[in-house]
Amino acid sequence: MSIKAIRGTKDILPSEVNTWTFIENVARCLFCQYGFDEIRTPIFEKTELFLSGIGEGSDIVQKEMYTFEDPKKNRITLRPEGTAPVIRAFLENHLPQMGALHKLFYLGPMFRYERPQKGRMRQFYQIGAEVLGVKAPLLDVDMMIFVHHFLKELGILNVTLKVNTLGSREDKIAYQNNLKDFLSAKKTHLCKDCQVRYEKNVLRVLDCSNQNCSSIVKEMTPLSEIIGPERREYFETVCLYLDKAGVPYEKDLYLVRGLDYYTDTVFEFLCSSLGAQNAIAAGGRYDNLVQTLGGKETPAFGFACGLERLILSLPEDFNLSQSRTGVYWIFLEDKARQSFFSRVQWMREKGWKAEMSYEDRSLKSQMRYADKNNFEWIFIIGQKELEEGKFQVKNLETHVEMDLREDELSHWLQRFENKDE
RNA sequence: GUGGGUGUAGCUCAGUGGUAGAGUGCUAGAUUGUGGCUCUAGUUGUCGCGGGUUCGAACCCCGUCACCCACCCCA
Repeated sequence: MSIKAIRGTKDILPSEVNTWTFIENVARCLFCQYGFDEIRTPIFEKTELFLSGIGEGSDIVQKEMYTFEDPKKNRITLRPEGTAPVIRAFLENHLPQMGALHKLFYLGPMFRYERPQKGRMRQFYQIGAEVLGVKAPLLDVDMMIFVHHFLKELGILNVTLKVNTLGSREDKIAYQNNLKDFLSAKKTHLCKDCQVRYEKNVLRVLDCSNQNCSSIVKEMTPLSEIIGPERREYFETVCLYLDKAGVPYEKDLYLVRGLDYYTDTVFEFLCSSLGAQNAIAAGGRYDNLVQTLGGKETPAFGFACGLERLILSLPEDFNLSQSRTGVYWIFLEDKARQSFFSRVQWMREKGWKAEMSYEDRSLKSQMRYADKNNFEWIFIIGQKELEEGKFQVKNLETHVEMDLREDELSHWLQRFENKDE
């Protein structure tokens, strides 16, 4: 096979797809409990949406976007994240006029041109949510409670929640300038990467893993301590609610997020079993983005979880138990097939899972197939049964065998109907 | 974009210059009509690709591609 899947993409095979749908179903179910509605946006958008939405200085825009021209020369980008498209859809479809509070969730593939590694793909899947129209500490906390609940539901327990506040946009800009002034004298002592960060995005120097850099940065008062009293109080209330909710967390005064639009509360759930890409879910408040994208000033809070990373973090013993269901019809000769294949369809229309042997193969191999595919029952029809006008029925779980006349079939189905739901 | 590791059967891997291997899977059989466990047999190869060295290369050398891990960044 010479044509292979594109670097950083992968097939989700039948053997793993159950895990995916399981996680998706848990998410949908919880979102419903928390009062969220689903929104689906296109997977590509005009490039400019992401330029103004994510910020031109961000790494995503600088080097990670799949951008191309369509035949009419429009600049198009495969969505690298879900927030900007959701806001675009929110504004374009006049949702602000439909009420003050909007709780939306989405689920689907995102695209970033990065070097693949553990927990990082070029096409990857996110489950995310955005709440528009509310600025309240309790909402911020409710979103973290949601993620905490979601992870717990999936059995992912070895997680750490880190929270911080970035203050208002003005606080952030003022602090960026302070930081630049502060670092300008010590610039030569910073690592090579940080010297680039100094020019491009100073805030990122804060969470540099280089020890030298972090010790330099620690001499400077953290952003969260110089922001206005109103914002500080807001953040303290967030922490208070987290305490009361019993959600364990750590304040990380140097936590900075990579997307430019965040203000005030930001958070990250880290998972210890993930490797280097250990952020399993992250998000925060972005009170200026709606306005940036042409709407009225609207407070907003959002987060996203990486589905591949959720799957990597699933407990070792995670196992979707599949119970046996349905009937596999084994026809041992063509005459049996001709007489009874329509009965298979008849069962399906009554809501049963039913399959049949399409061609003559040994009984043994057909039973293996039925067993491997988790059927609960097999019906065997061969020469003997045709002559005697009945089927042989076997339960693959209990090994019980019995005979069944065709006129008893309806009654038999009724008896076991509930088992197949 | 940078660094390290790995490419051999469908899968997991052994094999360091002399005939291409194991386990697992798959197929069939072990009372010619009864699954899982066991046993037996069969089955699959461009040894990533291209070049070079050699009487001879899966193995050594050069190049290249892919995958994995890490840096960067992010979910």
